Amino acid sequence: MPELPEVETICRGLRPRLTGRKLESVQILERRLRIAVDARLAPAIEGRRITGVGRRAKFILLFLDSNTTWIFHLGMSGKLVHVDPATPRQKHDHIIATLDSGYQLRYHDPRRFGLSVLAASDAIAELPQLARLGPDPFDPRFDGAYLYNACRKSERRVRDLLLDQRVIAGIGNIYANEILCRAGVRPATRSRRLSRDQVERIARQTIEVLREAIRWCGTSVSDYRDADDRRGEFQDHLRVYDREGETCRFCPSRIKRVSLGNRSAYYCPACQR
DNA sequence: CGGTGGACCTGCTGGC
DNA sequence: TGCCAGCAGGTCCACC
Repeated sequence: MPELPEVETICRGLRPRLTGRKLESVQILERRLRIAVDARLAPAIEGRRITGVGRRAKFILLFLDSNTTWIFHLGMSGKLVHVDPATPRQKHDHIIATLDSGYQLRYHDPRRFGLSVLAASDAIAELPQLARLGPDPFDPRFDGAYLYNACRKSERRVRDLLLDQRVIAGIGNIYANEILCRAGVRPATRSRRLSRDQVERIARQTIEVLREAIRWCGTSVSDYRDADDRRGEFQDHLRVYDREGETCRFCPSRIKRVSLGNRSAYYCPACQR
């Protein structure tokens, strides 16, 4: 589900509601996530105060006042919402934290592909899940020259290269397809064969599309919701993703869908060459 | 090392 | 109406 713009939107919603709040109690209702939730997680953070909310790629970081950071990844179907405790509990609510504001933070994840772990705040980057991430798209290290170098070293299709979190961190299948559409490049193109000019366009559009999607509070094609359980609006601006058979917004062609590996790729056969 | 395909889960949709 | 196949926004691991 959530790619960088969705996770950023959630963080922006949580920040003013969580910063400065104390975790009165933490209940783990289901430990079987992608990585089993440590039984010692709740006692380790109960009574601690949240000093800030951050994001790295698709990871949500809740900084606590004990040199501890509480880290979430939402996988495909995760939500992290700030709700009134009277809100009926949902099936697949796996973690519930009650704050000294009286509100609750609830982690909900039907497919359980997400994770929730603790790390020492001064050693977050060493966590196995974070250690191998490449730069975020907004990191000054990410630019056309960086991406061109990565493209030349790989035999993969460019859609798959954009999904590789070690190359760029934060892009998922929706935005990989949208970026390539705007850059005028077909998703199945081998990254090695791209011209410098094409790669420059991809790098520029990466930043542009993600910025725009954040402005629209993310994409809700089905179940993505922000920290207040509201939908995003970028689905109304998608040019190719999930639009198989529909008319291109810029020419009379119909959007095509192909399977690359096990995942769908979408493109306009006329606008993308 | 690099690339690919399947596994991990639940839920929804569309075709018959 | 019911059933089943196929698909879903992510990552990881075994295998070549």
